[in-house]
Amino acid sequence: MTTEKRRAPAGAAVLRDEITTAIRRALMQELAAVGYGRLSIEAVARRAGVSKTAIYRRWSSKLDLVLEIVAAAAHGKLPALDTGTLRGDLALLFQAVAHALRHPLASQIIPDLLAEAARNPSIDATLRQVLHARQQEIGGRLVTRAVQRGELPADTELDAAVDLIVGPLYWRLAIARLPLTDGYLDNLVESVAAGLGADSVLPRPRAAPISG
Amino acid sequence: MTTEKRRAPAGAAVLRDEITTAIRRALMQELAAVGYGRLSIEAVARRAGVSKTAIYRRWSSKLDLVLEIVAAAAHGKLPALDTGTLRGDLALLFQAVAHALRHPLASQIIPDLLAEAARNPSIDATLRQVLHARQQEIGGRLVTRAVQRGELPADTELDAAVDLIVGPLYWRLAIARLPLTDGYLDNLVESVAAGLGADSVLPRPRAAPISG
DNA sequence: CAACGACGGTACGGTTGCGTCCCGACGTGT
DNA sequence: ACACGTCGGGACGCAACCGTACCGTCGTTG
Repeated sequence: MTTEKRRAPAGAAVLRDEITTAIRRALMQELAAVGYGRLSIEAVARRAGVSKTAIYRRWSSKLDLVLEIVAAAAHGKLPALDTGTLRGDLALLFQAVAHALRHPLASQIIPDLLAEAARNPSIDATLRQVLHARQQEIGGRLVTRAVQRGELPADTELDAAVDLIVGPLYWRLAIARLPLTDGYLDNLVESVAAGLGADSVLPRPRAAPISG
Repeated sequence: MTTEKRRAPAGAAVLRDEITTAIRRALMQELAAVGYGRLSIEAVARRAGVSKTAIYRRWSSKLDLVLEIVAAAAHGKLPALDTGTLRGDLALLFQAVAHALRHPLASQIIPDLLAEAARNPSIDATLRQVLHARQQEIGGRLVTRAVQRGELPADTELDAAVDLIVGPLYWRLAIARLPLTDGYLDNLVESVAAGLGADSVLPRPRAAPISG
């Protein structure tokens, strides 16, 4: 038995949270600034004002670092989404997505990592857990409830529905990077609801031409 | 006048097209394999089986190389899109997009460059010219004709329409990277048509705006 | 209060890529 | 046939980064 009982690390010999936090923040900024491809540990350390060793003590590799931090950052923050109507749920979801993608860091990091996922299985797996799975879950609940209420046809395919719900807004905010004009989200709610096959008996408020 | 009349380069002293082509192909493959961030001229040269000098003689920098080649690759190939109905145009467009994004190279390069565009103004400008502008043009024609036929409301906003048309399919193929199941594109045509406000049978008279 | 033990920082060799320079090879035009 | 002039290739100096080893420092615990 080489490992006798040892004193637990204490005092100066314990990881300082402030350093860990600084590394996390620096990583996000570097990731946004240069992307995963060009990301270097040295640059993260420089930006965080710490040494490389401080990073290597906490994470074994660049991939490890990114995976852990990204997964942590993507946790929490799932809206309740139970407004009682399909359109209400969509509106809430779109606002949450729009709010999240407004953060410059998020809007640069997410597309970058999604592109990287196409060639890095670890990143792909992590993103599928924290992003796609969550979308499927949220979208699933949203669609299921709408079906139960009779707002959507019973044979709605979840996959296709998620594409229709997430695609347009993601495209606009993260890819095309165009601004959200007034009423855009409201129109989108209507368009997506109609696209999903929502009952057109319900009133469809169309964006009225702004008359001053 | 230092530049007197000189013999034009001839014989061995002229750029060989085969080399240029090999570089182009190697660039695409490298771009797909490692992304723009990690792209190195050396790797391109290695893969193409040429020397670095061969590349530097043709392009002044890595950015130059990527911009020129990507712009060239994105030219051509715009479908006629004049089937006479909104749904027909959509179906044709979707098939073209799906076909293009099926190429493994394209489906890796395009998201990568789009992410890179968020931090590189030159790439951003180029992509806007060759991708977004073209989408606006195609989408514009498609929507305009549908409006003229009475299939879409006259106040359709082009921007939002393009998001709705391009977003879902791009999301599925390039981001989520899920397969196209049987009938997916057909369903998508219906969904998008409905989302744009197309009536299922007859051109819809404009709904009265409901204040809200 | 003194020993402990991981802390953060610096220094190091190795690797990779950049951009340039020089070289012999080569095909055309005079 | 020869001169021309760029070709492709290899080598070079320079810079950045990786991952590790070693160093003195520091707060807690017995």
